[in-house]
Amino acid sequence: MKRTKIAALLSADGPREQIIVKGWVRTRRDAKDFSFLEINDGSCLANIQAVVDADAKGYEHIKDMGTGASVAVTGALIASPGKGQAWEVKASEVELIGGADQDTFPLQKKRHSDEFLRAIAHLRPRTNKFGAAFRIRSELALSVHRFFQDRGFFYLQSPIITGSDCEGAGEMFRVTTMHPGQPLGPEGAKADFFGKEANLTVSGQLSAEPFALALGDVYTFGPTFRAEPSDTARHAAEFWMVEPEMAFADLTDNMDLAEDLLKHCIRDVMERRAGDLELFAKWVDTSLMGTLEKLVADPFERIPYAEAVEILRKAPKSFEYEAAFGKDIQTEHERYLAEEHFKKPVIVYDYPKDIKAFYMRQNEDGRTVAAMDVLVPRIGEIVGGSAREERLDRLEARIAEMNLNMECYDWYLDTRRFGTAPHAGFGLGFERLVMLATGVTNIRDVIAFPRTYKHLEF
RNA sequence: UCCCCGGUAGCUCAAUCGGCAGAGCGUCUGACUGUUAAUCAGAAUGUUGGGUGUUCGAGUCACCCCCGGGGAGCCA
Repeated sequence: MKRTKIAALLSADGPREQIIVKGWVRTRRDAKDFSFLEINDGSCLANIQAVVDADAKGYEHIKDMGTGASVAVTGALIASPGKGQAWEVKASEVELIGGADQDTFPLQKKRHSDEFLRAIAHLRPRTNKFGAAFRIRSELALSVHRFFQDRGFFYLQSPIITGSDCEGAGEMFRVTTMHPGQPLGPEGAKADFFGKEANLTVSGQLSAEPFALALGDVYTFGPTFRAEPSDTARHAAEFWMVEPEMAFADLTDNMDLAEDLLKHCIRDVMERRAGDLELFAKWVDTSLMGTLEKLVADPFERIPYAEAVEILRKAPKSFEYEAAFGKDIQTEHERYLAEEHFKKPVIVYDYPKDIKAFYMRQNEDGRTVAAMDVLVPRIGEIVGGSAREERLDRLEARIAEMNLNMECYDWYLDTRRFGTAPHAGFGLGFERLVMLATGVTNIRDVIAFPRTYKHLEF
């Protein structure tokens, strides 16, 4: 007989004579002649309670079915005579599949600190919180795909290994088959696997642009790598990014898309993983549901960078860094705008060209580019994007002005030489979306096995 | 890389002025109960992160190192 998942059993509309449940024991309560087993199989947050009488087959092993042990319970699904649950399993047989020594099994039937659980990342998905977090993460990933599929976007798999050192979005990880001691540098690179320097991608954008200018609307969704020595709760060396790119689109289309995407994903999680979300609303961030409901219901604020700077300069609050036109908006500024001033997501657009990338479309004022960042409460920047400079002469001029190597971009410039078209896109940090949806404040707690500066465990 | 905080039992933490290392939870044993993080009684559990120094005496003070957390910078 096949096992039935607990999520299905708990939503049953009637009793069933014969079922089998397989999962991990969360806790056991013994009476004189019978025991209660709380079993979780990961299919949902809730456990199912099994009642095992002393005459059930296999009861002699009940003492070994402690917290963490894996078991199979065969029996009938019945309406529970006890309070606290609608359904329970009246066991006719229990089987110990894998024991868990109670003296050494690290998870206890009580709350643990996030710090402790990070040290046992291979076991933490067995906790309520991390089980819920990773079910929500899965739901969000599917939600991203549904969103784009519904809008006629094509899913592009952009390369992970790049030979271009021109992506310009941050420090890169070197990819090599050279052994320690073999020469690196330009000479060594010729003898390396690709015959040139290779790196892990920091962005799929340069791949996505040519495909947008062919398939119309595309998006990438995959791993991204940054070798920045960032040591914060919001950065990882390996993370996932969603990067849509639209042909015949401008900055307003781009802002609309970003706002719609965020709202769609949050709405999906609220509808489809309500049970898991409740855990976070109750234990992690009591204001979570209010934040999410507001995010879904209200239009995001949209303000030009210059206006944002004015708001910051007039703010009844002193910042460590002074806000001024031409300077980057600092983390403290982002948080002030999203958390205190507007109290909702804010899209800041039209940034000074000197603090933004070469490919962003130059505005007619001569000093700003059509860039936009979406700032959300608690997390700060979650989306960064722009209209792309589609005019060949303007783009070349900008590359020259910024002292970049024109040769690097030759193939990229071809897209502007032949049938160029206005286009726009952005990058959404996927982990930050998971953090937004759950209220989790550390990126390491929404990644299965996080890779961060000076940390590569598991 | 910089600033701040921390490291004591399996986990979360306490330990007064430098003076016998503790509690709760968990675990184990027993009792009891259609129980709900069950309850009651009892038991076991320590290189106080590592090192050096000061002192009659260091968990506590000084210095160095290691590890963890928070914040900043960089960014998604």
